[in-house]
Amino acid sequence: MPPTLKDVAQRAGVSIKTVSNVVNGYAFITPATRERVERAIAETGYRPNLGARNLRKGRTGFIVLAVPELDNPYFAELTGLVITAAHRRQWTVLVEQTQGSREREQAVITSMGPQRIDAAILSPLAMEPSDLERADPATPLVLLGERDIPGPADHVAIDNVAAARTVVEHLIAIGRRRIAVIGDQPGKNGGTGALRIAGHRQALDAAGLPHDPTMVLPVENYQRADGAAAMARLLDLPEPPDAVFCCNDLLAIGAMRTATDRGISIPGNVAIAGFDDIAEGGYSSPTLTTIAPDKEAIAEAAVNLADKRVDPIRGGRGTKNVESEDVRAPFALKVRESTGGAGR
Amino acid sequence: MPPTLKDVAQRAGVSIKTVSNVVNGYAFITPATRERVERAIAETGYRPNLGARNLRKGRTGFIVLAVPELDNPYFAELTGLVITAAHRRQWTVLVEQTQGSREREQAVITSMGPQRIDAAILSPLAMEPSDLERADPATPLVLLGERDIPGPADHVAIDNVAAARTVVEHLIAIGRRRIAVIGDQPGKNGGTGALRIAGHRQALDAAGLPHDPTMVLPVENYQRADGAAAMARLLDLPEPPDAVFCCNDLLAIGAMRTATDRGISIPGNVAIAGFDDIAEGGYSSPTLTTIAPDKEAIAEAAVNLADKRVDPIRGGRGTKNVESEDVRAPFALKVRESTGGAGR
DNA sequence: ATCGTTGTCTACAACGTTGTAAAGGCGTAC
DNA sequence: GTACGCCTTTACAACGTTGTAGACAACGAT
Repeated sequence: MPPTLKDVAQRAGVSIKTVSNVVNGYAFITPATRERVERAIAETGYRPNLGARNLRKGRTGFIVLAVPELDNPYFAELTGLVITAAHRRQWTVLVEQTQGSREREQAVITSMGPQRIDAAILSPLAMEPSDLERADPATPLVLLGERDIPGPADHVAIDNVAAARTVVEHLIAIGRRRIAVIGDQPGKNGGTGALRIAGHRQALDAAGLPHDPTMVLPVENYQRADGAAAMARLLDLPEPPDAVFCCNDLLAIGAMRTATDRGISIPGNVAIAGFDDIAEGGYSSPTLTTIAPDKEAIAEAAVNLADKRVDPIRGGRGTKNVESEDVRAPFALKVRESTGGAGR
Repeated sequence: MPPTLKDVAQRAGVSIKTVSNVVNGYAFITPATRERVERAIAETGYRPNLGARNLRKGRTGFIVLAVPELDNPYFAELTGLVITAAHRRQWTVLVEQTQGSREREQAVITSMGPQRIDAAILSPLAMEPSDLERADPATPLVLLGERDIPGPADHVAIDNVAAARTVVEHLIAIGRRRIAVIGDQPGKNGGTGALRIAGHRQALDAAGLPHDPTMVLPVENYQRADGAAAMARLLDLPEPPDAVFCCNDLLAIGAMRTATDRGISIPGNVAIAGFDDIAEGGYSSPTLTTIAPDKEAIAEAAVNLADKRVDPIRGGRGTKNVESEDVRAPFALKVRESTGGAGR
């Protein structure tokens, strides 16, 4: 049985509360007492029982981070950064995987199973705006990725439309004219995919290029296999594209694989660009041009927002002010071999 | 403020304990009472406060999973599986990243920061056997990956030596004779790397091939960049290898990249094999031959062992029986293009 | 009618912590 | 010498839950 305040108090010959005061850095304690207590703490190996502390304080010290799945390197990397950022603020992260299921996303915002948490950071995939209304208003919610979801949730995202436009402008700049896009998700409107496709469209329009619906490829998921399959369809067209913008890096990796399999040269015959800047793209053959969202900034902002919302006053748990915040994280275009850039 | 047992009790006109009994499925309750309580629960939206429950029960319901870092897809995938397995047993996983630092690994086994947890699953990298002695004996510990670490910890791993031998035998079977290995970690003896290198040696010996120390390449870490650098050194040798076994897939990806950069054909000039079966290797160019550990089995076994060790009797937290267990998970060789296998 | 027995429910204490309020010690000013 | 104030420490209650032990009714058996 681990030592408690009581054990330490006994050993130091003081009251429980005094030990508590020492532990919590209360100001008015004589050096002599403090020293005695600290020695007793060291001797017993005491460490506070966070469960009890949080019960008393009405906070749990946990935030939940819900991502579609850790298999996706983008989310894996992001999760790592969120954990690190949360640690700096003395928070512990519970990682949930929603598998992109609307049901599981809902479970997260309607108070996370039976678990009590102080805040939730959710990267929604399937969620519809209406789901948000059912969210537990007492638990601050931070949504990752833009969606036109009104309501009491904060948002952190890069400007997806602008970022997508930037990549496609780059493809145009290197002389491509038939620029396809992989990653449409019919049925899911307002999602990240839709924004990136809008960016593609904007760039084409700005350059006066025609907009060909057969160049907009829908996919079931954003996995390598989906990209590979979509690319196959593109290459089977009578007039295949000379560039492909994939809505994420995994799709691009799959697309590149299909091209390579068919002996199509990248970027010679077709240039390919992705989105997310996962580490994999820095070592693929060819290396992958991509949009690099500032993941660190995203993680930091998400945790920061959650932090700000958690009201430290007992009983007043909940969103601090009604105004919800939108944070725009920066992004950068990384030109690599797949669009004619330098090696590594 | 969320509703508590008290609120429900008041509404249902029964005692707090009766509500508790209903919630916990206590047997002797009249249908009428049960129905009344259940309605009150539904009306108030009551959900148990796990913090309080666990305080009372002396268990937290948390297990910590400590991996070097989530950037590494192997650990990301494994983490996902552990989370899923833990969920099935009503456990919540706290994910920690040790960054391969001995200090942080120690922090995990000596009771996880200030956090109380019921068990720990650790994937050690830097840890030395002596560190284990300082582990909190009350917290069951499951180590992932074999190391000759005696003591009260359970182990889950595949047979690394046999697996490595299997890959290298495969390289020999396709006619290679100068088979290098990337992934030695001088200084870290007993680690996973050492075992895989031993497997390499065994295969060479069994085939009567000479053992050339210049063909055993040390690396700082197991990242893509390390593999790339090591491969460069190999290709600079007067007599470069005709095959390279990399101790993990990331190293192999890096190695392949270097070879491709130099116009060396894979597997024509040099065959390359990895270890871990990360998804990336199924889409790289060429696709990567690798050892596929049964990650699901590993995750399941790890959670299962932790589960078994947690003594449900209050105050008796701790390892249930002194005998520590060793679980061997299965593995399989996946032959792909990088050693002359079929495409995908 | 009385006595157990069985089934159903409840009062109380405890888990380890912290907020509140107040008690005690000591020095200073009158 | 008394009153006051300050600094330091403490007792107590409370957070929401469950284990223990016992209360209370209803019932059948004696």
